[in-house]
Amino acid sequence: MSKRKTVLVEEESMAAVAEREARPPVEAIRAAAFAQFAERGYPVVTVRDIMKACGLTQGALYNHFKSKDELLHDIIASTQGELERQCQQAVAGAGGDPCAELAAFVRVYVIRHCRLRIEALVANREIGWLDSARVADIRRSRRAIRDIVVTILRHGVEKGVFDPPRVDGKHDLKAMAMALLDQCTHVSMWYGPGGDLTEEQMAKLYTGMALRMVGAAPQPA
Amino acid sequence: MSKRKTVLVEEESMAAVAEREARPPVEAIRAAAFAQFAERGYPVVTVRDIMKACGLTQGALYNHFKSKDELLHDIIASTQGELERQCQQAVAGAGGDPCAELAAFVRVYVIRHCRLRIEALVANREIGWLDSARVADIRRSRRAIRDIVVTILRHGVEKGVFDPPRVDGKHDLKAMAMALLDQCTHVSMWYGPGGDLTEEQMAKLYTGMALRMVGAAPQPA
DNA sequence: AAACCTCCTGAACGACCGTTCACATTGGCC
DNA sequence: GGCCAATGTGAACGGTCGTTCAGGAGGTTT
Repeated sequence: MSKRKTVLVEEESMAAVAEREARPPVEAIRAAAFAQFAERGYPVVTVRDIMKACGLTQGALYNHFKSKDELLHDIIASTQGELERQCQQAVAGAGGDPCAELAAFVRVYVIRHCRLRIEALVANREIGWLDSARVADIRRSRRAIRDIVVTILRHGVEKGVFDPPRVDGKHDLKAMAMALLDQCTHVSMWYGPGGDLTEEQMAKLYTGMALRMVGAAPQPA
Repeated sequence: MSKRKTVLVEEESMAAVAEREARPPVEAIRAAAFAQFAERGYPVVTVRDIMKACGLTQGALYNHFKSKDELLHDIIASTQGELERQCQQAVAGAGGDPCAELAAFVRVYVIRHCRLRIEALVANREIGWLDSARVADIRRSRRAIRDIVVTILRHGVEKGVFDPPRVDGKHDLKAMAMALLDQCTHVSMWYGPGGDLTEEQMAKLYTGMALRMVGAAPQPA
């Protein structure tokens, strides 16, 4: 039977077999599902597709996950959780200076979204397919990240280090935080390692833009 | 028969009937499809759903569109085309000064993405479902818009009006244009008219951020 | 050796998909 | 009146979907 399979399944059998033997099937399934969701989108990837990609049949999925939906949530939640953790850590390590905090945040956030752009793309694009119960904790984590940025901005303004644009005499730090996060997040939609800039250069560029956006004193570049 | 329908179909029949009688069915279909794609996403909205929403049955779709795919393309392409036209027009009317051009561009782009956020959301989120032949002209239009921004930035730098951040001594105007467009585009993902800012205030805020990003001389706010 | 547990198989289920088609129904035009 | 083109109907087609389940294979415990 396994002989028949190694004959019939052609181009991806090496990878599939390697994956199955290197790690427990739960992780092989996660990895295969992730790759296919990224490439083709959750609703058009079938359970059969996912399982075939890791050398199993449809039914085996349900030994490891309750449903296709839970599988997607599992993938997104783990990415999101680590993103939040990394953001907190970056800011905490910056020593309280708003400029340093903002720079550290943007740097970590951009580099992560360059390096793990596929993960970010899936998390952002496929989240809408989760049922409302499962989507709640993801949204909470996103709000938490946004609030980290808002806090940095507010401290900066209070200390007089930042001087962000006003509309009708007032700031809107929440909207600015959204704008900043939007531009950093969507790096994952177009950045490619073969392009003009390295991850490091992307981080520098985006840090520079962020500091200018908030009206920080010019940094030595 | 029509009597039976007005009795059976309950909560949306008023809207459906109003739409069917106010405009030709092609437009009613377009509108219904658009609304459902926006709310639930192209692949899970069925032809039956769309046609029921405008008081017809599945088969009637194919009197007006060749396929579900063509219907989606029709919706996205018309939005995209008008966006491109509006952007060109805004820049052309700014009189050649890079600051004014950038401000006019961002203003038009942001206000449009606040006001027609659902259209933008559909165009951005669902484009991936189009087959490759139909997606080509949409991508072309997006590149054209990006190049408008790149051109503004280049002129500004050449004239010494802009001083954007450098990485390793060099600009990357394409990456900056992407960052700027990303942040403006994704306003459509979170802006709501009930929020803290009006469209006009959003435009001011984003114009301010854009001018700072590129290192333009501070404007009187 | 027998019992047991974990994991996988692959047929089967009921539902729904996009699309087609033979057949009304309508309204203008000769 | 008869004719035609446009448009809608709803059954039907071939296919695929997520999920279930009876059964088999292999390893560990008793």
